[in-house]
Amino acid sequence: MSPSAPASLDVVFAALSDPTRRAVVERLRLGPATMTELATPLSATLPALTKHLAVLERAGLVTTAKRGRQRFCALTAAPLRDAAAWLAEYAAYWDERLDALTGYLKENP
Amino acid sequence: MSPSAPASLDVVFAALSDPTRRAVVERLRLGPATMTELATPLSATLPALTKHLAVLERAGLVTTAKRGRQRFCALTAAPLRDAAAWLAEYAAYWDERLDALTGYLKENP
DNA sequence: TTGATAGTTCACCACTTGGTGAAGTATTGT
DNA sequence: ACAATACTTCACCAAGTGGTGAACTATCAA
Repeated sequence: MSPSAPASLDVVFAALSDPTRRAVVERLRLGPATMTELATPLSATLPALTKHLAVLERAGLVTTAKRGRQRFCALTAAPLRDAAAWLAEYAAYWDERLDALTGYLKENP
Repeated sequence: MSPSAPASLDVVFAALSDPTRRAVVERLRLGPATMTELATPLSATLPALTKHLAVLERAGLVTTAKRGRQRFCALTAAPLRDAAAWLAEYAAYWDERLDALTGYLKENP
């Protein structure tokens, strides 16, 4: 698996479905951080965080680089743009029809 | 669980992480559909689709109503807007910094 | 060199997922 | 009444998830 390979929506959405991982992403908006810098405020253990980072990296959302004994983590651009684009289509759609079902059922008795 | 309760990002993203369920959502953009109308083009079995619909309903993405022996399914608005909003923040952020990590590591040798 | 620090890897656990086929329920058409 | 239709529910399975503690590796600092 190449580090910044285009990840599918499957793994991107799956990665974002975990609150700890979303917290990691939110933390990384402030700038790159090491594993312990990420783990401490989340009161997550390092083994657990290692797994979460693997998921985020597989999804292409996060890049990491080892510097000495520290591992720096930072956000990546592309995959989330795809996910956002996918959602944006539906957000636009829903702005128009808020209650498609009851409307449909009224029109088709 | 109330039918259109505001669902957390957890369940929304988890619901969208499955390709079959995203296909269901895409199909429902064309308008409401029954279970078999959803199942057939996806070549999914009805038991499997029943489970997927349960996930989509728990996430608040889809509403269903039973009419006789048919079950009509349609999209719902709110939860995906939250997910889209969450992602939009990051999309905007990533437009600015495409390679935060290498930038950071260069500035902090 | 010795010891602390930073992180990884391992085996293991309970739990959830997505799928199946078979059986069951309820509505509808003849 | 009977049979087909439209689903649902059930028990089950294989695979994956998130978490743990303990052991291991690698770097850095004294």
